[in-house]
Amino acid sequence: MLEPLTPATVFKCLADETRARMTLLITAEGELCVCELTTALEDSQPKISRHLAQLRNSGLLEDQRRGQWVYYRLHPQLPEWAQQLLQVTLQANQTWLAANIDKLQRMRNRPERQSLCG
Amino acid sequence: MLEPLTPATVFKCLADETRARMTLLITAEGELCVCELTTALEDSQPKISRHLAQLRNSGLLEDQRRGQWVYYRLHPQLPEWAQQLLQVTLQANQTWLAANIDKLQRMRNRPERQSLCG
DNA sequence: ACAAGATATATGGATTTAAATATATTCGCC
DNA sequence: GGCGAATATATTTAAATCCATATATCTTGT
Repeated sequence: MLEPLTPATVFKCLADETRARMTLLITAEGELCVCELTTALEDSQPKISRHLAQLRNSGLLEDQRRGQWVYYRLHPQLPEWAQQLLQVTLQANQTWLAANIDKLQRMRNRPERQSLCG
Repeated sequence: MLEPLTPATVFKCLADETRARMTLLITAEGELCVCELTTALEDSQPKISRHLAQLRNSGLLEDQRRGQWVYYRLHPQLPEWAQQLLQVTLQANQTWLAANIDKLQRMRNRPERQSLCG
């Protein structure tokens, strides 16, 4: 999908609970791989993957493969207002996300990563 | 609809182009009546009315009848983060809304109103 | 004050269109 | 071959739209 990032487009991306949670988790954590999101949301891998594809195709997220894992982060060219929008929403809805953050932190065999400096 | 105003709920409300434009126009103007929105969006009255009902039932908008007209504004108890979200989106997307604002300003027989002080 | 007509808004019901989900399968890297 | 991730296809579910009609207010005439 190559359409421009209008307000309606961005809101459509976030209008699904799975996508909203995923995007806010990524906003909070910097980047997450598919298996981490699958664990945090307790959802099937195909379902998570499908929604990620939609966010990627809309230009909200960017993916990067590192070995066997594919990591997703906010797209570096995401317009400033969209970033602010996510930040504001994230800050004000910590409790809504609490359970997902918790699952993430308790996850076992979570792929390591060497800090996000670079 | 009495469900709480979670991120996904709010985004769902704004995920339709008609609703996104209406809500941002109202954010910009303070309040607007149905016929003004119908003119600004060049859409059928039933369609506008239906979408307004959805925004009202979700708790984003509040309505107020004054004579023959029904005015809509942001719900006074709309959470702070949702208000910020609308402001940020509005400020950064003026051109996206320009045509609608223009239609509104050129509207003839537009109902008068005596400033919003009270 | 009452009935009739005009304008503004809301809703009902049928239809179309789009989005979400599940299961199975495929692809890519170690 | 084994694990992580993506996609295909069929199916279900939900949302948007249209047209007709209903309600509410205001106006005018009697």
